[in-house]
Amino acid sequence: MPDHDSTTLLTRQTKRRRVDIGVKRTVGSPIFTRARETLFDSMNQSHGSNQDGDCSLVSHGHSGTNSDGEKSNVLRKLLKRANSYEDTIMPFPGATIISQLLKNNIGKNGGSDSGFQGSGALSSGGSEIQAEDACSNSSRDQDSPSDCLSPGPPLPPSSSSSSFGRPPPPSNLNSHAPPQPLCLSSFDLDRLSDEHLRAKRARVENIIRGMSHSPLVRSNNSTSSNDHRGDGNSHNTSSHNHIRSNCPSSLLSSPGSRGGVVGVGEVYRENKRKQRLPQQQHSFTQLVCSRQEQRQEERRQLKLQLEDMQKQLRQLQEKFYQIYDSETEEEEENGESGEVDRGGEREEDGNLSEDSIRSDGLEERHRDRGRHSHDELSELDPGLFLDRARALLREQALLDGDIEEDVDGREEEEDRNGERVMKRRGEAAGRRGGGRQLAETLKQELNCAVSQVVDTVVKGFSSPKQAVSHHLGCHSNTPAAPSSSSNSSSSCPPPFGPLPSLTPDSRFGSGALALTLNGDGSPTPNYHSSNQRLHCFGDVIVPSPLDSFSGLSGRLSGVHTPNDQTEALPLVVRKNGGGGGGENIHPSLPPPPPPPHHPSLHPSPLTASLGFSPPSFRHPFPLPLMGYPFQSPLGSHGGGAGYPPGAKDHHRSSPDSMDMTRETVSLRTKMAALGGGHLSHHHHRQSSPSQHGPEGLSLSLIKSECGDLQDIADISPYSGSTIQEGLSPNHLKKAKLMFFYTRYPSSNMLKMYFSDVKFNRCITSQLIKWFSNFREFYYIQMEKFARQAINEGVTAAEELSVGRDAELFRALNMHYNKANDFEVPDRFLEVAQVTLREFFNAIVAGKDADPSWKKAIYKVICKLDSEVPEVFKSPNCLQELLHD
DNA sequence: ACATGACCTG
DNA sequence: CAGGTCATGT
Repeated sequence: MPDHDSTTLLTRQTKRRRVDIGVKRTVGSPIFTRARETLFDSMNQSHGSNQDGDCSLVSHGHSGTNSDGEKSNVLRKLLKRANSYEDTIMPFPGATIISQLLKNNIGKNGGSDSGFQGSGALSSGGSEIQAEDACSNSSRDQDSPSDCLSPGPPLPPSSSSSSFGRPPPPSNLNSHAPPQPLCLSSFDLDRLSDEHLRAKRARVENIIRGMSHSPLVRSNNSTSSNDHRGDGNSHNTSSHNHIRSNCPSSLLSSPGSRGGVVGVGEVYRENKRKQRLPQQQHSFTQLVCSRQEQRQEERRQLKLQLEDMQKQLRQLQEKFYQIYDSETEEEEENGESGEVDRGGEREEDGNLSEDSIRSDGLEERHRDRGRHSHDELSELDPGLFLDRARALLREQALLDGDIEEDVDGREEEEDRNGERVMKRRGEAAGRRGGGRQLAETLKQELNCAVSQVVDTVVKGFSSPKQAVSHHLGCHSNTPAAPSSSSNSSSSCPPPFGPLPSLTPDSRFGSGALALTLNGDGSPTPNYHSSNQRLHCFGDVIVPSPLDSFSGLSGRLSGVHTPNDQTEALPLVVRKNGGGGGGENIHPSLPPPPPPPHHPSLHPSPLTASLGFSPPSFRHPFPLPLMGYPFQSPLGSHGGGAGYPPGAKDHHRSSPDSMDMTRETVSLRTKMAALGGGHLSHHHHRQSSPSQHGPEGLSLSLIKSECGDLQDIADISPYSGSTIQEGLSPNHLKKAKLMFFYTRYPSSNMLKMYFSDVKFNRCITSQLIKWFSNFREFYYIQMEKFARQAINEGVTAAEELSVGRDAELFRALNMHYNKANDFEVPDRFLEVAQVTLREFFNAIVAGKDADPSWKKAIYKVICKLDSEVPEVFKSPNCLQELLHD
């Protein structure tokens, strides 16, 4: 050996002693190795991984969508649909309801309501188009361009951005940015009121915005959005684009106003198209037929629902009417004059264009007649509904808040909106100070009603959604009939419905070591989230793609293990047999539930009930895909597969999402996410969850299918994308969490639990490498703490215990569960304690003199692996896990 | 040959 | 955490 400094020498020597589990690595020539006598170096802290390094920027900053967003989205779709596709539905209930409501309000308020056009965010597809045009066209407005593009209006008062944490979506901006404070009578007064107004507006805007962000949108484009978000602004912009992209109807015609953005939009479209093509190829005539049928049914149901809701709304409206009617009339007279004054000013806002375009006609009418009856509903465009609704909300907000002060402020707003008429309302409101409470009450009621309606619609929709093809859903989809028979799942399990909750406890048995792992018990982990998001993609009617998928895949893998290994996978097998069955050396640790690995062998009814569908079911055509659960766009969502765009909610929240810096990975992931959705859907559909054929047959099929799947993935860029080709930060995180259960996962296991990844040698080895690194850190810590304990005078291993507050545990938790958003299973603590004691004993016994002294410990530890909860088989598991 | 894990290094 | 090397097992 060359003489290097002693340190290096030591390390080298140390190196020699290989300690493989189960196999004694010849420690090179004993001569060399023996140098290692003092293993202190083994402690090399150098290894201390600095995992901290992981900090990637991938912020999936998708608008945190909330249920509201979804609802709104659905509503939008419905409305849109009314226009474009299914004309048959023309008298769309929803539309009428809203329109009526709005009209009524308008009328009450003085019929000047036309002014509201709120922000494009809400705008329905149709309106958006107009909005776009407006932006581009609104040459007259100096501000208009800025409105479209930039969040903040140039003018000082334009604190719009300030009022909101982030800049509102372009369209919204318009409304916000009061380009110029109205220089009406009292300038100062205006300013004061202005602030209040802004605050209120901000609130309203937020609400609207929230509504505007629909999960679907996210899911669709989320991936791409991430990619695009280069600039800080992109956040809003991207969301906006998404919306547009979703609605084919809205041609992204935003030529002038948003330079770069436009390009982005186009990109999205392209992606969409690409995605579609493959789907279409796969589409089956059957599906088409069933789809249509479903649509009709869906329509009916929706209609019914809407009607109900309509009734409710009407009642509310009635109240509203009664209350304000008298006032409004009076106000109108007064207001009229005011309106005229401001007429010119309204242009200031870019929004004007939008509103003016679509609503002008209506508004004018309203103005003329003052407030009118709701009769005109028919005239309203569906696109307007949302705007109107928004306006209504805003109005209400205003009312409830500072009716008094706002008179001026309102005027401003109205002007911005381009509706002078609105003024009246403001005035009226001002007068009504007394009625404030009433207004509040009404507001609340209305909100509730609206939300209810939305919910109802969503619910109705949700089921259909699954069935609905991506195209349909996005574009003109007819609502898939909720009942649609085709999807057993679709109709019944409301996606939103309560999931079989896997509470952390259930998942990971807290108390008993042995039991903990059985967590599988929770049958179908909640895939709901994934489902919800996914439907958008699915072209075909897909009930719940991921759920079944993920669940199935896991099981399948277990069952078909041999089969599954198509290409590279087969590599690792070692662990299965040994680990699972292994007799536990340590009595203290009950043997982990062995069942997992070969579930297929013992297909129990239970499994079926749980939702495992035998592979056989799925394999109808798209089978190949089935092998891999596609990562939901969300995915990684947290999840799962890369946080795919969709899931973004979590992503943001979870610190880890940012971990990976490698863009390549993330990009790939994203790409995958985009493509991924549809295929999975296809499968799903076919696989009826409940029914099951003979499993035996399926095995071979599955195997072949898996192979096909991979092939397909390779071949078709888009379809292939469904399965991620790379590992995302989420996967890493997931792997770390899995480490709490298994220190020595087999390649098969990895394949099962990372079913959303397209496995190949690289991936497999990378995953294995990850775990290898995890182990490395784990053992280093163990040795370190064991020695530390010895140094501290601990004499008996029994004195060592690893609790959640132990230094050792904290170190480990910090490494594998940095965010500490995962409840580490007790089992892990047990294992850690055993490990620590093993090290302690070994060191105390002087075994560390043996180069391969760790080998024995490894052997022991590798048998302590426990089954990883089923939840981890879900591509979205991260989200699900972390949510809890 | 291939696959895997430990160990080391950057 | 990725790469590389080494040793080992199949």
